[in-house]
Amino acid sequence: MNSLTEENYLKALYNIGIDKGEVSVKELSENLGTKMPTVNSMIKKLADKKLVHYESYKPVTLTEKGKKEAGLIIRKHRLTEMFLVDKMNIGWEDVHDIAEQIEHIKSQIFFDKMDELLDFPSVDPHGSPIPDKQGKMIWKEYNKLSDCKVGDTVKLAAVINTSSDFLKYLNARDMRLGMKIKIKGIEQFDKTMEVSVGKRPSEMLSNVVSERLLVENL
Amino acid sequence: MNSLTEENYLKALYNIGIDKGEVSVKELSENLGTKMPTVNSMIKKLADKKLVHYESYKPVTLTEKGKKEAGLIIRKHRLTEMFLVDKMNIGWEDVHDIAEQIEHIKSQIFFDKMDELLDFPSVDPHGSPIPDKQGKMIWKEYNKLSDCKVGDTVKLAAVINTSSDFLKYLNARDMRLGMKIKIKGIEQFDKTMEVSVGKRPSEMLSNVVSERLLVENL
DNA sequence: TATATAAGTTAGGCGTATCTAACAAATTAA
DNA sequence: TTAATTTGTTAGATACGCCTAACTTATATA
Repeated sequence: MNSLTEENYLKALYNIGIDKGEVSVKELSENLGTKMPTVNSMIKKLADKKLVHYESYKPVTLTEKGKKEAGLIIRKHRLTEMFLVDKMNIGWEDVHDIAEQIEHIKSQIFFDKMDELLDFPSVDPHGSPIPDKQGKMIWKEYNKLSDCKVGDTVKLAAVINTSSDFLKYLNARDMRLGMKIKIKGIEQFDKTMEVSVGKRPSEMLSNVVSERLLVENL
Repeated sequence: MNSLTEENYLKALYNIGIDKGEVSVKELSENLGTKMPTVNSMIKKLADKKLVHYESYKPVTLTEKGKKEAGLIIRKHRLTEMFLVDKMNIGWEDVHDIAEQIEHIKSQIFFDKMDELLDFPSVDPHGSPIPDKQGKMIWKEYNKLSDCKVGDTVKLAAVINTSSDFLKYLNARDMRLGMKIKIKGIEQFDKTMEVSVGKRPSEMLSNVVSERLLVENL
């Protein structure tokens, strides 16, 4: 069994390494808010447990075993987020911190019940995929809204960078997953987009925002 | 803020000392499964934090502050148990271990939502009172079934010693809180009771069982 | 390519929560 | 009331997860 700390390292390794596959000690250190020497020694411990591949002065990669365990923790995290939003009416901007704690609960039955009550969801409230019971996670083919062209009509599928502040920004503008977005114009200079969201006529989205929104083509 | 370990000590002190008011190092040690020297040093720490009254070689008592904090942890525990049973359909024999973990979650909103969704319950699934938001807990005037006389008709109000095995025993006999129990006879030798539960005609309950059942007079 | 900078590592220390072994006080029994 | 037993305490060690300071390797730059 892994400690709470080990679980957090695995999760961070999975999340940070999602694209490149490898993670530097520096990145991990910054992501966890833990100093490099601490991270260094923890990585050795994870390597002893065959959860990561590690060689001195090289970036770390998760082993298959590590990937699976990380995936299962993320599964519990996202299942929990979905439960908190759907079954407990907690705002999507508040669920991350709670799920961060509940994901470490040791109880098969608890998470199985959540899964069942939610009717086996495949995504969390922010549109991120929920890994399956084998810890396998598959991202659908989404595009950033910022990469879309004028005239495109898309559906808001997920949000990147699920900081509470960003989600509150979206709440204030009544923007939710599943909404249709029409791109009416793009200002070349700063990439501000003029869009029509749902049935509303027109509003402006800065590039900072449009880069954080993942959309699905319609 | 108290650590998870400190919270467990407070909770144990509250639960063990419920009648006598004071708790010996030995009792605490056995209850927590932690050796006496460890308990001894932890008590000193709690005393420094003004959570317990402590003098060498004397039993420990909770301060008002300690009582309140313990009460609030027990509140979270019991609210959680109720939520797990009522809203997640988890059996009452399984909820204790899960609640034991969830009670340490740091999130006001999470427990407030539970409370609200449960419509502000006053007892947990085992009939134990849920402390209020000030950590105050009041036990109703229940009697042990074993103290009742032949001819009494009572209602099953709570179970003492909520071990999973005992609860499974009750499940197997379809005995639930709220059921009416008529005492039809008591065998003097071993205090075995002949009772009628609900609409069922007659069954036997050993003293071991009847001592663990709290009832309310009708 | 030599050197300055960034990233990674080692050594040694700290606080928490735990333990065992040894000793002291309090309680019980002879 | 003395001795035996039980309970409580002190001392010293361990594992974990964290830190700073100092050093090493790798990378970037002049």
